[in-house]
Amino acid sequence: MKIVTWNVNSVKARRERLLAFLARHQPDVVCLQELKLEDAAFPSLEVKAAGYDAVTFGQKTYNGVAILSRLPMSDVVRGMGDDVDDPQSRLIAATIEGVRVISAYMPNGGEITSDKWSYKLAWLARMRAHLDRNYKPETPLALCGDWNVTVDDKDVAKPAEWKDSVLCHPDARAALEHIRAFGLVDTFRTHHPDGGIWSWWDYRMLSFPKGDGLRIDHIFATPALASRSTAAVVDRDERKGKLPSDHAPVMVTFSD
DNA sequence: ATGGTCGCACCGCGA
Repeated sequence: MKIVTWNVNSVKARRERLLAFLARHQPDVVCLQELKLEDAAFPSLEVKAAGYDAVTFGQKTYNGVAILSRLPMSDVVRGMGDDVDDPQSRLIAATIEGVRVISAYMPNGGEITSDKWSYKLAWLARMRAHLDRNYKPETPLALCGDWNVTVDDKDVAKPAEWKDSVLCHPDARAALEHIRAFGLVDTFRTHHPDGGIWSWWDYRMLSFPKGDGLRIDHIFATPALASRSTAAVVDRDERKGKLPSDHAPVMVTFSD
């Protein structure tokens, strides 16, 4: 099973690229983030013609997540399912061939001094509570998405320049570690222990040609699933050419 | 070359 996570930064803007990506890689499961459209506007027919069912949790203008799958999906759940009244569509889950797949768009956090920063930390804490409430570490589970957090400085091309950012802040990394401590493995890092591979480059400041990248898109899995991972890659071609997303797809392959 | 981006929606916000 080949699982992809990709922040497409608008499905409408990335429609052609998304369809070409599916045709080129033929992944089994694709977790999408930042759809930036409502469910009714999702191009389900075109995605179906490419061979994929889609479940979506959209929102007008901002956020929005989806899971595409060539294999049947069941037990679809949208949102965190806690007692927080949160209008932001950031989480969707489905079961595919016995694997619980979650597509998550973790909050960016704006500036350290902003309300968005406290929302980010609270959201990450809610994510851990959501795992505790709904799953066991023994469950084959993949938590995929744009985490908006680097694991450590091996995920940062220029650590000194990003040291105080919301993507690298110690509190954000601690929140990520707390989620990981549920019992998750960073499946990409398993295959690239030295780091140095990025998934996101800011549109601004010529970040991509300068190589100023970070790895903030992750596929974390419970050991029952992580032990089956055989390869992990980033498709940097998706950050090139016409109308690229600022994120490149992260792909991890699991044996049957 | 000493700056420099997108997407959405229509003004400035979010990233």
